Amino acid sequence: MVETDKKRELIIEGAIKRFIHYGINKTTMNEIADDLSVSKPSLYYYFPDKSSLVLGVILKIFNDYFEALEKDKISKNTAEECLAAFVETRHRFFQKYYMLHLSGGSPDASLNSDSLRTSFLEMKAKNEDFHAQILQRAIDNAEISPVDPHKIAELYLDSQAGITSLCLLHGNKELFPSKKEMKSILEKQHQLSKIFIKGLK
Amino acid sequence: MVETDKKRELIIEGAIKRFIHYGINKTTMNEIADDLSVSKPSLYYYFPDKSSLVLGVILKIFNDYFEALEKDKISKNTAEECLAAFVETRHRFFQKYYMLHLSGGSPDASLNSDSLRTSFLEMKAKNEDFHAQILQRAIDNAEISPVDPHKIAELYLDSQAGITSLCLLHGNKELFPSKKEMKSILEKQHQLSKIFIKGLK
DNA sequence: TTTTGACTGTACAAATAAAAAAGTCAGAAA
DNA sequence: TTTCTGACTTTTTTATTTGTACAGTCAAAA
Repeated sequence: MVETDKKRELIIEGAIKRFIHYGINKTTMNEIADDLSVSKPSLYYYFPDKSSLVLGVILKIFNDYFEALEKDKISKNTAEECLAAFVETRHRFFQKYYMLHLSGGSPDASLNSDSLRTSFLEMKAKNEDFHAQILQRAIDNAEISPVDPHKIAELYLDSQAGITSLCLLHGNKELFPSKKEMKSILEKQHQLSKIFIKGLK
Repeated sequence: MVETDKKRELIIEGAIKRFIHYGINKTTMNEIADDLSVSKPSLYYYFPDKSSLVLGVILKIFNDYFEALEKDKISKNTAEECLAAFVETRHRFFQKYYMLHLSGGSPDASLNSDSLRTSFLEMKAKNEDFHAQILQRAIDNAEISPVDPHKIAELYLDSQAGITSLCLLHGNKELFPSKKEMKSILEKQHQLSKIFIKGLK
């Protein structure tokens, strides 16, 4: 059984490599199988369908993401520093996994299985929790005035995500956002973050 | 010649009525003509093509919008009050002209004439100017700390627009956003506005 | 228990046909 | 001379078909 889990991990890692370059929808199960030098039915032995594999991929990525946030949380003291570190971490993951379209609703447009959407909402909630924790800590330390941490975390993340989606919308609709756009997004997010946390004091 | 301008206005108003209900792309020149009980070639006598008519419509709407902002600007003293009034005004126009998709890039998806895009950028710049003026006034009154008003106005408007586009993205992709979503957008924009301006103090 | 070659049905994309709408023009009405 | 129209052509959009690539299955082998 532990062998099976190893194999599953291997398949997930193989899938991620393809997904990063070509996106989820343009990667076929055959390609993933070929990369790993196994047959397609082998994949289906470990994952009942493509959605399950995608779900495995997404769960792994978000796991890594939340681990990174946890490290940021431990290493930073003030909310301002911490949120800045979060912005960097989010940006790193956003850049790396851009092709999967993990921000903004469903992954890679069409892939609309129900369990996927549910997991996405869970991830979003967990992300809000993380940010709310930072706000709560800041309230306890009297770094900011008391507010409803969850509500404000949601507002904060919405405005941050909004900047991303706006920049992408505006940018010349290439497959991949340019270095310049990426830099602009990061800068604006930092700027907004600073003003936002100051506004909570 | 003044008669001609009157007629042009009449056509624009007729077009707006259709556009509001059915959107720009799903409104035909024939329908607009029939509404006004004239023939299609009459329309083309006053506007060389559909894009020109759409441009006329957009120019009129933004004219009204900027007039409303001007009134807000005069009637409010603090930047906080003024920006709150701007949020309300923007929301009113957004709601009324939602079907034209005037926020977020090009109007009604496809309509991509060059002059339209140019006008849009001009409107966006003028909107930023308006907001920058408010910030400048607030700086002069020592209501907020000195910053680059244009840069901050851009950031402010991006985050505000981002909230809108995010809410619409999330919401059940109906043709029209629900009352609930609309209310949520307005609330978040007010909340963010308040925090933002406080963060600039 | 794990893996495979060979298969099927479906869903998406390319191609084509049909419909609708934009845009034009010669000439009539004011 | 300016404003308007019915009848027309051209372009764009939408609907329908066809072809193909891919997800998913199965009997059998390792």
